Amino acid sequence: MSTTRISEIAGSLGQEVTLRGWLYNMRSSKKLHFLQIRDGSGIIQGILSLQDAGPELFAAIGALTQESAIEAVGKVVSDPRSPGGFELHLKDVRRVSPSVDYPISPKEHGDAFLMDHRHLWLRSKRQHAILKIRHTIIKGIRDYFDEHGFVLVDSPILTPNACEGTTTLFGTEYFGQTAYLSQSGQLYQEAAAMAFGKTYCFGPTFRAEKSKTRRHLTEFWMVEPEVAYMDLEGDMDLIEDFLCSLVERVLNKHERDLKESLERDIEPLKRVQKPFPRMSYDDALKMIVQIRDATTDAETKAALAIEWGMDFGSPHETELTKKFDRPIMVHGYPYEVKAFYMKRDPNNPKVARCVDVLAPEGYGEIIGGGQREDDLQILEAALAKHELPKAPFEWFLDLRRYGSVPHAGFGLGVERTVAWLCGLHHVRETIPFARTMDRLSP
RNA sequence: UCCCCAGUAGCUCAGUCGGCAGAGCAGGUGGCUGUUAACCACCGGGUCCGCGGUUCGAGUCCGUGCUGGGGAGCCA
Repeated sequence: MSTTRISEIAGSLGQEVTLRGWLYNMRSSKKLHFLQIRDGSGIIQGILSLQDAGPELFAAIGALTQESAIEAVGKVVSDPRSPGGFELHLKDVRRVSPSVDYPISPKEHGDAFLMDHRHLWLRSKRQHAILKIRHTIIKGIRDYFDEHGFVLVDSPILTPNACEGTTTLFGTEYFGQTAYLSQSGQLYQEAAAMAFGKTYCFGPTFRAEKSKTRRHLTEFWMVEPEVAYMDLEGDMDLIEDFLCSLVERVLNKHERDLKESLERDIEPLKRVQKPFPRMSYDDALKMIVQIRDATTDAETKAALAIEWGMDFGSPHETELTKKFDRPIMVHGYPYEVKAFYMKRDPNNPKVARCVDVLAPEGYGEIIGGGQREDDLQILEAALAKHELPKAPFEWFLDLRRYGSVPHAGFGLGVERTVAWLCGLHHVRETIPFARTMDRLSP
């Protein structure tokens, strides 16, 4: 028996089709049943009258419960009264298997309850829209780099040491020694870029920080491109072009999902066009000080306290991005607060040739990147300054011993990007099964 | 690690000054021929997060613990 997918139902207008799916919801009166049927590709309304069905079938269908697996046979008709424009005049509905006391009702639920039932929550319209957009973003990322001459060179997930030596890592037993789950594939991409010129890795990343905020997950996906013979300016050009292509792709493919399922205002997304504002840390700092001086709210004033040499915190970034209608690129942070591999600016040794991209509408940092230190002596000094052992980084230093060239790259957080484009409050909805400090299941 | 908020029916929540435990939804029964989170009537449903304290009396006040949420730091 051939099955029709709801997403392709328009092609079967006027014909009798068989759908295989689940009962999403049902409304009934004495002589009419309205079944909302979903099959994973979409939702369609099926209608059945007592007159057409006869009392036996009519009663059997009336007894179906939410999320029962069903096989429905009916004629596809166009009807403006039906959500979606099409509906199915049902001839027969067979129950494939029952669903008793389905926990997620069509009414509202709390976040914790829904996260406990994440395996079922995935069936809802809103989660469908989000995860389909996530899929588009992931495909968009791969297509962009594949079409621009990059080679996919995956970095390992099990690593022997702290890549950056800063954040907290998950450790695991590894045949008598300790291995750590990767917090970044970047160091390995530097080796890959010296071999292939332009490379990227794309995979899960792990951070054991006790961060309980709407922007943090302990397991998240990151894409990390790296390019040989590219400097900071080239890096920013790449970032700009790449982000614009992602936004455009999502707008083209998901305008309805964004507007209808997610109630996302897409006007701010349409403004994401080149060029993005580029500003130095110094200029950003001046703006923050101006904002701080102009504010009358004592709490905001205190949160914005800063002086040269300090890294920006979330409150600083949030206030800064409010002044712009597109992503901004802040470059040249103080050398001391950045990771050891960042290139020290030869013209201004107090700053690093790095860049952070801050998304608009309060979504904050979605990209961190920059030019890498290609000078052996400066890199050795940086390792010492950060009190990192030299031995585990010998292979990394080799890259500076055998044909070192300027190179740059960045890391984009997929979940923060999905949250931004979908206009979500929390990143936990942007990944099928979120891992946070307090959640390891389902 | 620190700061703030919350925990009452399967779910979302209300509960006044400390005085009989409540509503909507979900579930069950009945009604309704175009419903849009359908609607109407009736019914069943409680370890008020745990422990201790104050009180004639605690969902309510105090202490403490646990769990969840938000934020800081850190970061994508």
